[in-house]
Amino acid sequence: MSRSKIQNLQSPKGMHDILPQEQMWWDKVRKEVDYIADYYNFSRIDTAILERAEIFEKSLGETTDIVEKQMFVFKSRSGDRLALRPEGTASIVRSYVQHGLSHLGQPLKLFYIGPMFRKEQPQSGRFRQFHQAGFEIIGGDDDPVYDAQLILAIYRLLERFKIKNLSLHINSIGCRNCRPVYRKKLLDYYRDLAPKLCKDCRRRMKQNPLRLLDCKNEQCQQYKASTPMILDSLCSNCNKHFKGVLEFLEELKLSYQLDHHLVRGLDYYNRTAFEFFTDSVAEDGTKFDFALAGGGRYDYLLELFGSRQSSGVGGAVGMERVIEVMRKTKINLGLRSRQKVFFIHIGDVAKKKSLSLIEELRDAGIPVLESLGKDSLAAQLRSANKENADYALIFGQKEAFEDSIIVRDLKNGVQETVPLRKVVNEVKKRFK
RNA sequence: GUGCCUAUAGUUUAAUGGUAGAACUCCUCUCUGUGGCAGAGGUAGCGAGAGUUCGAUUCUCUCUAGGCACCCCA
Repeated sequence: MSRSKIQNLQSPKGMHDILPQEQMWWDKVRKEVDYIADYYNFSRIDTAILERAEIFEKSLGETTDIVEKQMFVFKSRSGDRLALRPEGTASIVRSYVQHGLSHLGQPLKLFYIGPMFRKEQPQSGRFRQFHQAGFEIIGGDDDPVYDAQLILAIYRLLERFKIKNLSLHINSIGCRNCRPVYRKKLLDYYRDLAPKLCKDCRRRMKQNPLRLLDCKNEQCQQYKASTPMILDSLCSNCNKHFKGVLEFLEELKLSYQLDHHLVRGLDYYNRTAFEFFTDSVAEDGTKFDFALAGGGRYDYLLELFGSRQSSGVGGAVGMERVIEVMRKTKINLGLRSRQKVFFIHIGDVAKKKSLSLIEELRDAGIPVLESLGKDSLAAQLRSANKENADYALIFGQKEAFEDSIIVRDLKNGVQETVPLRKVVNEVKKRFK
């Protein structure tokens, strides 16, 4: 169909179809997520893609960018304000509380995989519909060992994608006791500098001072170096917790770098915050300027939803981003194609029997390809070749009459005629 | 939300103020009794709308989508 005809049928901005040719990458990613989840004993949970808008507004924070300008929100006919989920954690915690999942054991390890929606301007590694695979450890106490376990699982997952040069950035953003202290120190530091800062930073000073640390503006960069560090302001509990996390990481020999500019964009985070990057370079020389995964601790989120639990830590992997890195750094998926035969018929008599014959072969566990709609032998062989079949089973007038079939090795062209009742064994023998 | 760039068959692309040429893919035939190669042929395109013009795929504007950056994030 021409483009002009489908003009109005295009997928919406930033939302992409995953076409058959691309599914191999998604299969790979899903497979490794399943593997890691099973390996570390995370149970799968799938939550609704739509939630009441308040779920996100309350938890992520009303003034965060995601809630303020990136959520797809609409009114249902009955007047409910619904939102397409912009991230996974809030829904998981909502579900955890709603269904009393603490009964399943504490802490509970959960994982999910699915689409998220944010109304952003699409660019490299950023889409309006994108997919995350996330891991959460909810309940129990706030032992730093859980933070470390979670980071470990994500680390191993990224390794299984064969992504090289991974780096783990980690920071602690304190709790509701010590963060205000730090915020004040930071503001004190920046107050005199305000006139020299970019206009975004001046806005940040009012709205979300921690984000001052994130600014990439050159002017502002020069002041960042001597910024007070949040780690110096942590209360003793937070400090102890963060040290605990780092000690586990060291014991695991997971390298990390402290990044005291790392602050996360959602209000529900406290203490541990982390992000994974890769320093690999694409074949064309471009760098990957985005986090592959990110996460942190969200103890207050549980309380917010009315849970008696007050501990949670989680992280999510951006699937499109991971796939982009895998593709652009030419990671070999190591696909081993299964051996298969291609069924070919010649003549009406044989054709009539083909479908049921193929059915018998398939019932016997033999993967069969065919192109029954084509009648010419050459055309069918061409299809067989295109599909990369290992053997062709040629069933013609003569074979139909004498209940036999030709088994042709498509690699070397050698073929022999075998009785029909022996063909299953013959093929199975050759598959070994 | 802001800024810059882009838009020609399914894909990659060429040319042009007088409506388009190729490569790859796909389909057919050479070839209902033997595939990959080759030859011949076929399907299919100017993102949408408006304006300027005798005439617009080409120039202008708007919209839509894509890319990049900012913001922010996975």
